[in-house]
Amino acid sequence: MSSTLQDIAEKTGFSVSTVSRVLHDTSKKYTISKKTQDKIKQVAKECGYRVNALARGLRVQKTNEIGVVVPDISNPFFSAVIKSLAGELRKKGYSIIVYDSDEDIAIERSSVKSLLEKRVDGLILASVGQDFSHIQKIRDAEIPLVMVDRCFEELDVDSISVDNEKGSLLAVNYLINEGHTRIAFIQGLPGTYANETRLQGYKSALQNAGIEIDENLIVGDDFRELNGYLKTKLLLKLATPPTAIFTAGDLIALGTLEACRENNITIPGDLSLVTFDDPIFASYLSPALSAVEQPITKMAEMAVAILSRRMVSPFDEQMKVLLEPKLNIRSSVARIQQQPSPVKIKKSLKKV
Amino acid sequence: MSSTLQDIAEKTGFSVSTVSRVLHDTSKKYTISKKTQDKIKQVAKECGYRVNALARGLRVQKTNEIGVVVPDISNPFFSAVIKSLAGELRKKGYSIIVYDSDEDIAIERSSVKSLLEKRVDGLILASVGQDFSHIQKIRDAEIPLVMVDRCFEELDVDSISVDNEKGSLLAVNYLINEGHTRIAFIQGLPGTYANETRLQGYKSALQNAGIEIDENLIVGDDFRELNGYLKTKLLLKLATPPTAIFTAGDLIALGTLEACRENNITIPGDLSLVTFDDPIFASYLSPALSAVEQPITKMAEMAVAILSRRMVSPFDEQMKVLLEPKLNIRSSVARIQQQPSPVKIKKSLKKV
DNA sequence: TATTTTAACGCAAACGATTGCACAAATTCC
DNA sequence: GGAATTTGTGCAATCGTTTGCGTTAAAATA
Repeated sequence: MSSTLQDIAEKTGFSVSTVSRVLHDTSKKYTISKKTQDKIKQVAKECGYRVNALARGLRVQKTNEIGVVVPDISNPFFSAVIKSLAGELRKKGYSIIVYDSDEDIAIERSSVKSLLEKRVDGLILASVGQDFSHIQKIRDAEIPLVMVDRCFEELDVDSISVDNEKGSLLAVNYLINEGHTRIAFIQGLPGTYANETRLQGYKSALQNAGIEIDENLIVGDDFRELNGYLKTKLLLKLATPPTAIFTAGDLIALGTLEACRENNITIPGDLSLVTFDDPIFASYLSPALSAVEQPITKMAEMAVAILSRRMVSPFDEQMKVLLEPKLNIRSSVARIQQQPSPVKIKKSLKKV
Repeated sequence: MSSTLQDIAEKTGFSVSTVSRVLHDTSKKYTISKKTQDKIKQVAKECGYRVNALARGLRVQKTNEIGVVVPDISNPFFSAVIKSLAGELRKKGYSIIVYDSDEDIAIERSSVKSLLEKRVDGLILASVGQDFSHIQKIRDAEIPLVMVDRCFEELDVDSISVDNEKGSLLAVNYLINEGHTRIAFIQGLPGTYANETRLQGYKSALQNAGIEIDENLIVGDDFRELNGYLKTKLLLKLATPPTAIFTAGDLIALGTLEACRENNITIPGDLSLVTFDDPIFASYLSPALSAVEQPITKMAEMAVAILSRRMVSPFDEQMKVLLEPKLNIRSSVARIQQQPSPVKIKKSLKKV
């Protein structure tokens, strides 16, 4: 029984303009008598008047909505990001429309399309990231955009993420320092920014230490649990299995734990494990998981700040922000003896 | 550079009506020549035409949006619910607008207000739940609503949740069968449906077993981790501490684990633990956590089904659906000896 | 008293789509 | 060959707000 300004106008005998002005606090500018105001307000309350945001948005060309799309909302990392974003944006009077692309580029594309049609005032995008033709459309539509976590280096858009490469370096260097040389990497979705940069960090760490990269130890194809499970099973079947695994995401690590349990592999006794992402439950796992933590709250805050800046000055230079990762050492990796291994260790290189 | 129907009309020389019809597939009904269609479509593409959902929504009185508000999006339970909801609704052509009320009734209220203003086609609400004046407004606005997880029994609205009482019964009965009699309950936010029903189940289980209820063992005030942590610390300081703890939510259980670790309490050796909610990581915790699982996917599916039904027949009788919980027994509870305790066990009562 | 201000409000044009109805021209039917 | 259909398109109202610009009547000023 939603009533309109028109209804109130008829019931009170005033014009739609007047009603609009008292009901939305523009009455200061137009001086409307106290008596009129009271009457209109009262009738409005009686009728349960509620402004129609569609009509308003259409008229003022602003919706106060920000579109958010993430690859997997049930991933603790992204749900934490969304929570922070929502809180931060609420302070500024924005609400968020959330889409879950389910790591599917087609869904992501249609989500973005839908958001643009809805005329959101801005977009925060954690892209699946294997393609960016649709991103270009956002730019063409001239709506403010910031990419989080998953970025495109080639693209001229604002973005913010953790320094993935550095995070991987931290993790893998740690493993190396504990004596590991056969270190496997279970990656996430290939072709995505997060994955490629993490992979790069893994490779760099090995190279810096003079450890040859064994392509058989680089496996995996998405950020889900099942991937971790399957690839761990495979790794354990290798002639000379790895002594440590570094996983590209928290869900993958969970899969690895499952596989190890099934195979009666104890961590860190038989196998060491470090993961990217540090979900809330990492320290309660068995064993407590060493993990690379991302500054999620900060990431969300800055994303909103960058977006705000972009909204006021559309043509400023682009920003690409990298946040510092942090390695939280717990008890999932064991120090091992330097055993003679088939892998040549060119320690000398390091000193050169 | 967003162009409108008007723009296309001018550029092609046809009327706005015709343009609208070819661009939105109503051309079957109105038979527009192939030549005209092609021309319009081409110009539309060149101009990067994108329908304005605000204008459309205003005109057709439908937005294809469903509002969703949850108390804590970073809670694994709710993020899983949202993910399922989003997927289910996407199939039907709806997108979702998500609000996180942060367990704050004021935020919830303003979220609902905002959603109604946006003219969503339906509302799915996991209410904080201590008050429901704003819910009444939704009913007045005559927009379809279904409540999930947190319901109001007093209120005449569709709702769906797990059978909380039964879930608690399952958990506590299990503890009792393992020989526990001093069982603490760390509850969530008092006054909420989920909490009260779970508490009720806890009490019933004890009563059925003839175990006296000790109010000192019922503690806690919200569903967050910190609550579990603090209350566990307190429980452990009791003259005769409980031998088992049942927590009302997964995050609470995490807090309990933390407290136990700090106090060098081993689970299940020194203390048994069961929790409501069975997050993805429960089985990987140390120890693997016994937990009451909610059928999340089913809950989301049914919520959408109920909402759909309500959208087509607004005046059907209300439905209140309870889903079956399931107890997943893992290794966080120990069987204990029936030791002489200060609590009287009136086993005989059971047989009466 | 004539003139300027001010207070209190109304008109009407957007915003961008949808859609029932009308209508001319071209076909088909008898 | 005239009537009845069909085909292809346009008119204009409508959805609910916002807002620049008028327009009165009363009050203030000269």
